[in-house]
Amino acid sequence: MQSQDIQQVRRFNRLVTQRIGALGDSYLARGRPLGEARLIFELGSSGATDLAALRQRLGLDSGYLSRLLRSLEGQGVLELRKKAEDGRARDVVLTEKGREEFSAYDTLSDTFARDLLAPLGDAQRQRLVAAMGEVEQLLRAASVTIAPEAADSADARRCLDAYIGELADRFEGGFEGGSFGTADMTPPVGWLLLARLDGEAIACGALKRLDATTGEIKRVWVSPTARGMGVAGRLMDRLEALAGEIGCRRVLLDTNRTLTEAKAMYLKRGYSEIGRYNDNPYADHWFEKRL
Amino acid sequence: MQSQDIQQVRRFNRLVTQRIGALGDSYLARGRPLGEARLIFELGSSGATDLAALRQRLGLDSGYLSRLLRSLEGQGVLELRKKAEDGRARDVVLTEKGREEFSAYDTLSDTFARDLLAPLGDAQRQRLVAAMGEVEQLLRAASVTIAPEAADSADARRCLDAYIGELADRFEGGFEGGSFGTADMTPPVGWLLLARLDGEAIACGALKRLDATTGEIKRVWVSPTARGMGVAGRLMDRLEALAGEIGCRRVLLDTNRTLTEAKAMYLKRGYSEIGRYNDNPYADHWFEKRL
DNA sequence: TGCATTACCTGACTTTAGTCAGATATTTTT
DNA sequence: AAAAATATCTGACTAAAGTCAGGTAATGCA
Repeated sequence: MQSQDIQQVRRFNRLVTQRIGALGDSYLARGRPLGEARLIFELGSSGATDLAALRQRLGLDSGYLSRLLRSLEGQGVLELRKKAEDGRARDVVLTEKGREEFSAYDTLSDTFARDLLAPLGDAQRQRLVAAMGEVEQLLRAASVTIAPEAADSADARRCLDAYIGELADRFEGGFEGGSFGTADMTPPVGWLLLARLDGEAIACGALKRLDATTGEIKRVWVSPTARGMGVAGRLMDRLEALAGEIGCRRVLLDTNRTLTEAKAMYLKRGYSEIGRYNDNPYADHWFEKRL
Repeated sequence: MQSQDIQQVRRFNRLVTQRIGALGDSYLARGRPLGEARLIFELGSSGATDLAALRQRLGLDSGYLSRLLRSLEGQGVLELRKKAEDGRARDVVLTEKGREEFSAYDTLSDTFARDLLAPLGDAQRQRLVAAMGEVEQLLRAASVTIAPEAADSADARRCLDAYIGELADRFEGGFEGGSFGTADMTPPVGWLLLARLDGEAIACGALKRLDATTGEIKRVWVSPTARGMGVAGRLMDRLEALAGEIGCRRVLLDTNRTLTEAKAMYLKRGYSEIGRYNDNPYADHWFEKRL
């Protein structure tokens, strides 16, 4: 990483917090404490929620939230209602007045964005919008975390099932594998890595030990919403690193002929095509990489 | 302006305040109230300042600032000294300890930036840094304001003198015009527009009435530090609009052969070359645009 | 010289944001 | 049915941030 990259990021951070952060806050508070404004904004964007979820999302203390809600309830902005299933818990909903407040915030956000772009000509505006899109996408990509996960966790299940669903859609003859067993993704036989974006599981990939010096990479899948962010590449990096750590000197993998992007990626990453090494009926190509 | 542009700006604002604004603040406070941290940061970046300037820059109440300074002085972070010229006013300087604190913030900023980039691969990192640079430059461009200015104000003088200095450098035979008189940039004969970025004058341009339906655009200059931001184009827009407002149906302008970028811009903006319309000894090309 | 102005300081507030230890009511578990 | 666990609320705090009305000393001006 170059020092001028760091400097660029710092300049960016400084300018952007100054121009957008600071201004945006006061702009959007509308004479109301920021805490209250944040709450209304959150409720307006997400509809009804139970308090626990709200507390979690905004990172608020339970006592503090309770008081904020009481105050906003008093202002007629929102309503609290007991949940039917659980008499202890409550749901919050914006009232009509609350929805109006929210849409005022919404309009202000629009105005703020519009004023930001207004001084620029068409060409500059387009460049700015495009660059913002790029920064946004890459900042998102940068906050993806990858970590080992138990293969039987709910998130792991969700990813693996989505993967199977996609195989069934894409393979010419469908896919009849059912659900994967967790055994060969559980140490010390195998490992499952899960990628998360803001807590949500968006990708997975597994490594299985074939023998003392050989690993096999399997079930690399990225959620359609997270594609184009380089997550697959980072997963492969981590899986290969993991293979190295457990003593592998080479990794193998197979793929179906319909998964052309996957094949291209393997070649780009230094895998070379080899002969059939397993009896996977869905595999058409087999690859190897020396570590 | 397209509605999807606005949406992109809003998504960008949201993500960036979340990822950079919020995190950055707590990251940089170092267990110190944010107000104090901001003060140290400001002093570290700008060196010694008098209180009035500091108050203005940070937007603080005089009483509040006074207390903040007292507290930091007590911690040995800064010193207040009476000004020699004015016994009422004071200057603030960081002590050695203060400078150390500042450089700790500096290191933290670096770390923060580094951590942001760390998860990305080379290609993605380069794209992100490039896009950040683009956003930064264009946000800066977007905050340039253009307004009429008295031709004899200090800022106007500075711009016009810089313009003359540049002409003297670039014209093959030098430039012997001395300083411009303010008469033909003063209404109702003429007008001077000044462009500012964060309060600093960075560009100027003048319009002079030649007759009832003819205006002349003169002295369009952009500070070298502000070039490439499209300021010249925006100045021309405003000058032409102004010409329209005062009843002009065409605008004229002349230029020297060494100012090739200017000539290219005039052609691109719809000016067409005409014969000599004045006796300016430094002019080699004459242009006209119908409004 | 004396009066208005200025630059900053002090004291006495308020609001916002947040923490924490129980209290209360309602499930869930045993 | 009693005990344990939950979900939220209440009361009693604290720190930070900010406001405002004078107060004091130095300066500028008539």
